[in-house]
Amino acid sequence: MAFTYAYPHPAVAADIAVFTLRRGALHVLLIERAGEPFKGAWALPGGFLQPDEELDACARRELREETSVEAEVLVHFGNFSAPGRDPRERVISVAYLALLASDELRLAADTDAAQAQWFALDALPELAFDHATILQRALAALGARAREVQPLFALLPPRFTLSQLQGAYEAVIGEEVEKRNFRKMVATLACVRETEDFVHGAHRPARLYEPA
Amino acid sequence: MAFTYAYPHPAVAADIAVFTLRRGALHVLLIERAGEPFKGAWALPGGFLQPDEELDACARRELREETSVEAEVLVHFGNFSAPGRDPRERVISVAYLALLASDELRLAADTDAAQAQWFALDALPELAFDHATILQRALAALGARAREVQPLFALLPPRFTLSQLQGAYEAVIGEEVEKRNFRKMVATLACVRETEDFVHGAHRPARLYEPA
DNA sequence: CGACTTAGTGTCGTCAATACACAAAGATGG
DNA sequence: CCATCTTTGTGTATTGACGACACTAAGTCG
Repeated sequence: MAFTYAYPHPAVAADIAVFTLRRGALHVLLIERAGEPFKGAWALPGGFLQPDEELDACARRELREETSVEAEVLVHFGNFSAPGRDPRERVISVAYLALLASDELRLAADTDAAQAQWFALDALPELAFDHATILQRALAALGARAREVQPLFALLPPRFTLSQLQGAYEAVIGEEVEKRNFRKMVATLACVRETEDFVHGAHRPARLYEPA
Repeated sequence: MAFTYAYPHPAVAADIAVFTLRRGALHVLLIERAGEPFKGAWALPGGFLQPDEELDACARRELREETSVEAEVLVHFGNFSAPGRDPRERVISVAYLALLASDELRLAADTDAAQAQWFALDALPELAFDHATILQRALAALGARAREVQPLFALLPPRFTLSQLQGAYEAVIGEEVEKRNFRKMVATLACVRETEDFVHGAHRPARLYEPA
């Protein structure tokens, strides 16, 4: 016998915690389950790995299929393998984290995405499976990564004001920072380039920046 | 039909990169493959997930079975899912990193471990599967984590001198640091407690410390 | 055109990180 | 036993990041 691994194989799935910024607060994208188990409950988007598909590609595909969201950055932050976490059969879940600019949320407009919805982190519904745990871990991973400012660009439009960048930073790390200090930090990191354009709102126009 | 996932399931395995310190240099533990494929080649210890077994437990068990090494710390650092990475069938590999005190290497003495051997990182043999890639990623993950001194304790005996701790630190991050500065850093972190004992070598005795 | 609101800037104190040099303790060998 | 060698062990000065703090600039709205 060429291969001695006699045990049954588990199913392998990717689950994705997609975060965006709405009105300055982090929101997570959930889908309403159409079938059993946990029918009608909310869950992280995700699904099963296909033959000859890489895990990263699976996460990207499932996210697109279930929510019509195209993720730029997709980072793996952990596996979930507790026996019984899926009542149907053994499922190993490979968990990913993604960030999305608020602008790109055309969920309601998209037919496939009727069941997808953004939830503020302080107004979460009951989650299916062990997705509450996965979400907790996703937030921890996000906070750890946020000290580097680069990932935050994914939460913002291509060009943004420093106030927007600071808002994203504060939302992710969960505390406020002093404006002058934040700008000093950004200057030190040299991760943005100033443009010649300004955005005109209700008050003094703000200069637009772009990733360096 | 209660369950609509019609695709074949992949096999799931854990692979472990165990590092230790020998003569001041990092070494990795490899096993010689007894069967096809890659028979006779060296590989990271690892093996397939069993029913109702958590991934962490699988890594710990496989490591024990194949090398008789008991790992204290076992950290997940990535998944490897390229189709074709195992010629037999689709295998998703969940990769772990472990550190081991040099004292505990009783490999030769153990019957099961006849095929296990430590290799210096600059004298590696050809590795089976994509284990060279996995090892590269393990080293990167190790370097990233080493800034915190805590994990290094696993590389050292229960009580150690500051020179030993500094040696471990240097081996892991791959560069030398200044003695006074290193000691200042350790003092700031307050992660060790001094003992009343000294180790007597060929020269001035060095005070022993233990994790705080 | 006055009031309001947001954008944008500089200083100082503190603290961590870097560079650097010499004294203390014990072992060894003549 | 004394000189030499090797490793342990310590203090200071400088630099750059981080945190607190207050005002001016520019445009909108009424």
